[in-house]
This record gives sequence, C-alpha cells and structure tokens, in this order.
Amino acid sequence: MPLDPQLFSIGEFSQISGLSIKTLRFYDERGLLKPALVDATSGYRYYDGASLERAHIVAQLRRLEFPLEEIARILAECGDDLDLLAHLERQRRVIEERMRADREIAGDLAKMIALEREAAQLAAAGGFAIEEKELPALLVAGVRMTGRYSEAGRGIALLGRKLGRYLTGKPHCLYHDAEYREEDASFEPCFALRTAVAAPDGIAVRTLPATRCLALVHQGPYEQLSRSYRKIFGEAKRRGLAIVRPTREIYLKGPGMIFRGNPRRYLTEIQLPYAT
Amino acid sequence: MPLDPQLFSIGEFSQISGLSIKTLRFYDERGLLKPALVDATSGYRYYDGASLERAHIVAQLRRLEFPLEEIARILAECGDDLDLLAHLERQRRVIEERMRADREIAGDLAKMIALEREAAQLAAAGGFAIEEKELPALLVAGVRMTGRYSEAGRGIALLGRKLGRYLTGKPHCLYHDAEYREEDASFEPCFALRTAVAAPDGIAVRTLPATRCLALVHQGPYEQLSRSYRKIFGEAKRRGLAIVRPTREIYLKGPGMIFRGNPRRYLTEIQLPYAT
DNA sequence: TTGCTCCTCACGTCACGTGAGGTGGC
DNA sequence: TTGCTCCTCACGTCACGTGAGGTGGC
Repeated sequence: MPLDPQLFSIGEFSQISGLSIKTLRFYDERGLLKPALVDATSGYRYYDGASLERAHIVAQLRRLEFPLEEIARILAECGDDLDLLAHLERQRRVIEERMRADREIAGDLAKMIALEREAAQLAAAGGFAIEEKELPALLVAGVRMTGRYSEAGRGIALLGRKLGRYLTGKPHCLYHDAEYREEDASFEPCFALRTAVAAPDGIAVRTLPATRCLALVHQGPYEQLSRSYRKIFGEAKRRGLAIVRPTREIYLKGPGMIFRGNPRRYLTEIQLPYAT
Repeated sequence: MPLDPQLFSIGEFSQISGLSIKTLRFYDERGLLKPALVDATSGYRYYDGASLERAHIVAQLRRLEFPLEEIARILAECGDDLDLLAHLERQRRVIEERMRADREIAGDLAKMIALEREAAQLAAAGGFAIEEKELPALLVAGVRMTGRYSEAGRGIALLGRKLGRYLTGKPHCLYHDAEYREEDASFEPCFALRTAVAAPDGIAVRTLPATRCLALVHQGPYEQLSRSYRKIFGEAKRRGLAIVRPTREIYLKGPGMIFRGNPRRYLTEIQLPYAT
C-alpha cells in the first residue's frame, strides 16, 4: 500500500472519475487506461492525477458514443482537440445515420398506432345499425377490374405502388354491377387522393359525386358480407329508395400490417347511394 | 426429403423470407420460428406457408427493432394488429428516447466541430502581427476578482454555471490594473451576452464601450504572455497612444473540451483600447 | 471473528455472423 | 471424385455487469 497521497485505490478512483470499478478493470485489461501502479504482491491497482485526466477524456468520448477501439487510437494519435476534427465529423455521421433510421422507425410506429387507435374506436363505438349519411364529393384513383372479387387486393396493391404518396384514407371498392356476380363481376378498387394527379396507365382518376346514401358497418369476414347486403338492400326496398350505382365498400379494418388478424374483427362499411 | 411441394428447404425458405440461413437456425433454436418439419435422420429443416407468414411477422417486428423476447410474447398473445397497440406505443417510446439521446450527442458533436473548425482557421490564417482594430460596443457579464490570474478559470466556470445559455462567443478577461501584479491583481473574467439579462449575485452586467484598439494574437502558453505584452505595449508607446483600462484578453483557443491540448497551440488575443 | 476492499475467473447480455469439420445424394 | 446443400458446435462481437470464491489488513 503506497503512502503517496496522490495515489488512489480503484474504489476511490471510481468515485472521483465516475467510472465503475468493473469498467476501470475492463479498461485496464483493454489497455485503454492503465493504473499508474500495480502492487506486485496484492495485484491492487493505484491511479494518479494523470490517470484521472485520461479517465475524463475516455469518459467524454464514451458519452459521445465513440467505440473503445477508436478512443484508443485517438489517445495514441491526438494531443489536442484540433486533431479530433476528423474523428468528430465521422462520429457525427454515425449518430445522424442512426437518427435517420430511428426517425423512419418512429414514423412507421406512429402511423400504425394512429391507424389501430382509429380502428379500436370504430369497433368500440360501433352500433352497426343502418343509417342515412351525406357523402361529400370525393376525388379518387381507381383500377377497373373484371373477374372475382377476391382479386381486388391486386388492384389495391397496384394503386399503392403507382400512387402511394398521393393516396389517403382507407381502401374503397366500387361495385358497378346491378346484381351479384361470382365470376365476371365488374368492380373498382380505389383510394381517395390527397391532391389531383395525372392518371398512370390502367388507373382512372375522377370525382365521385356528392350523394346521400344508406350505410351499414359489417363486422366479420368478407365471406359473410352477403348477409349485411341482404339487410341493407331490404331496408332500401322498404324505404322505396332508388339505388344509384356504383355502390361502395370501405375497408375500415381488414388484415393488419403485421398480423393477418382475426376476420371476425374486420369492419367493412357498405354504402348504397340513392337518388333524391 | 419430403416430396410435398409446399415444403421449402432452409435455403429456399431463406430466399423467400429474406432471412439468412443463420438467422433461421437461430430463430429455431430460440423457439421463435420452428420449421414445419425436421427430418429425423438428416436434421434438415423444412418450412411451409404458415412458417412464411410467421416469418414475415417476425421480420416486420424486427425491422421496428422489437427485441426477440417481446416478439415471442407478441406472437403468443396477439392475433391481430389491434392487440399490438400497447406494444407499439411502448416501442415508440423506446425509439424516441434513443433519438432524444442521439440528438443531444449530435448537438454536442456539432458544437465541438464548429469550435474546432473556427480555431483551425484562426491558426492557419494567423500572421500574428500587431494591428489596429475597431471594437464595437459589447454587452458582457463579468465576475470581478482579486488575486492571482491563474484563478480566472473559476470565474469563467461561475459564469457558465449561472448564465450558461445566455453566453456567446469566446471567454474574455478584462485587466483593471495599470501595471502587472502577481498576487492581488484586479481582473474580470467575462463573456458576451446574447441578450440582456438580470445579473445574479456576484456577477456584473454592463456594456463595454466601442473603441479603437491595438491587437495582437499571442500563440503559445499563458506563461509566455508577458513577451507579447512587452511587444504590444512597446508599439503603443512608439505610437504615443493613451491606453484606456481595462485592457482585454480573448481566449481564441485554449484547452479543448476533450484534451487539455498542447499549450504551444493556444491562441490568445491581446487588445489595448486607446483614447482617440 | 466480522466487515471491508480488493483480486481473478467464468459466464451472461443481444442478435446474430464466422468458420471448422462433417454428412448425404447427385 | 467434385460440388452442393445441409448439419452441429464453438467462438466472436460490444462494453461492460454479475456473481462465485478468495485474499489481506483493520
């Protein structure tokens, strides 16, 4: 045990420097911060003022998230902050690249959270009764398709690929047939546009007229939509309304972005526009 | 080797899912993504369509930086994106906390880079000759001290603690004595203020008047300042100028924020205001 | 003897990647 | 035989932290 009052045991030095004892031993092992003196018989480490200065440099650079290996190089090569410039600039690029990636993740998370919150509120509030509604005029981009309804997903995907950043709101589908068809139905997956845009090949951009409609939110798998259609068409007939094609479906909640989800929780709004 | 065309070898499945073979084996080991079938004799792993769906879920959640353990819990508990809400919100907090920390680091790095660049330009441009200068009026906060010059650092530190975010530019020091004193010098460490502010106890806020001065940049340790003082006072005498106290020192480059630095690279500007 | 500070050594963390050495069927 | 795909097992990464078991002096 040295008597020199300048020397600190590892415990004392840990207090002074703010580095844990384990960290100090680790830095010693890595050659980053050697004690000023090691007692040959006990193996005790002793640190001095120069160690403290070095410890502060290491701690500062670690706070800036420099890797230990680069800190070692810096300590070997730099004697002055001026020599640090290149290192600082590189580290800033590293940190900013990480922030950029995190911003993307945080943005995606925020988007998903907003969507799910909305869907949760819908499901909670849903009385699922037939109601009358006023629909405003709506600028949409749509893909006219003929075939099976189950192919609608491809149309939605095409819209997403071609016009992704102009689209807004939930996916819609317009039905142009007067009756239900299994094989060669004529329908049109579409999305609202946040701004007018030139229509790419195979995509039509137009404005759906403002109209009154009868609306019903269907809860459950798409295979059971026919039940809700029977209900709402029955009501339209009872009221003597003249349905105006195309009718509309809005997919309030379908398969999620992560999970395909439970189809019994899907929510689909059916809208039957009528003449007034 | 099963003949079922629905089954994929690990190599094929890696291609389809975008997960590396090593990652697939690791997920298997961790129980996160078990193959649909493992050949008992060869140990070969075979995956099917359900594995693919699960693989996509895992990959999506990994992209959002969820830890594997949480993904395992999510897969066990959630069947729908709606059930994810709490997880998504927690993860967003995690990511945003990391961004907050990174913003601080990036800000500190940017500040240091700007300071060092400035110092590097000064050192590169320095002719270090005596010149005449017009000084504008300057609003400063200072700490009047009596004692040894070497204590000036404490005054600077005090200013930083009390008024940190109002201060701008480099540290200054004003010298009120008519001659050099060793022990009971009267000097005043100070900083320019970016905005007027009420003076805390022990700190004086005032405006230094606009004036003409003789200026010289001293390069080297503070101990050698006297040489530069001799030079500049000699020149003032030759020109017959009437020096107006306090004289000023500006620490253009001193010890860095990381390294104490090499004193031979310190830059200190001496300013002698004179009556016109 | 108890308590305190110090020591070494092995292992864990997190999500994989690397590489050695081997197998089985074309 | 060569080449290909698959396998297991051990070890490395990054910057430490945890914990077991032990020492030496008050």
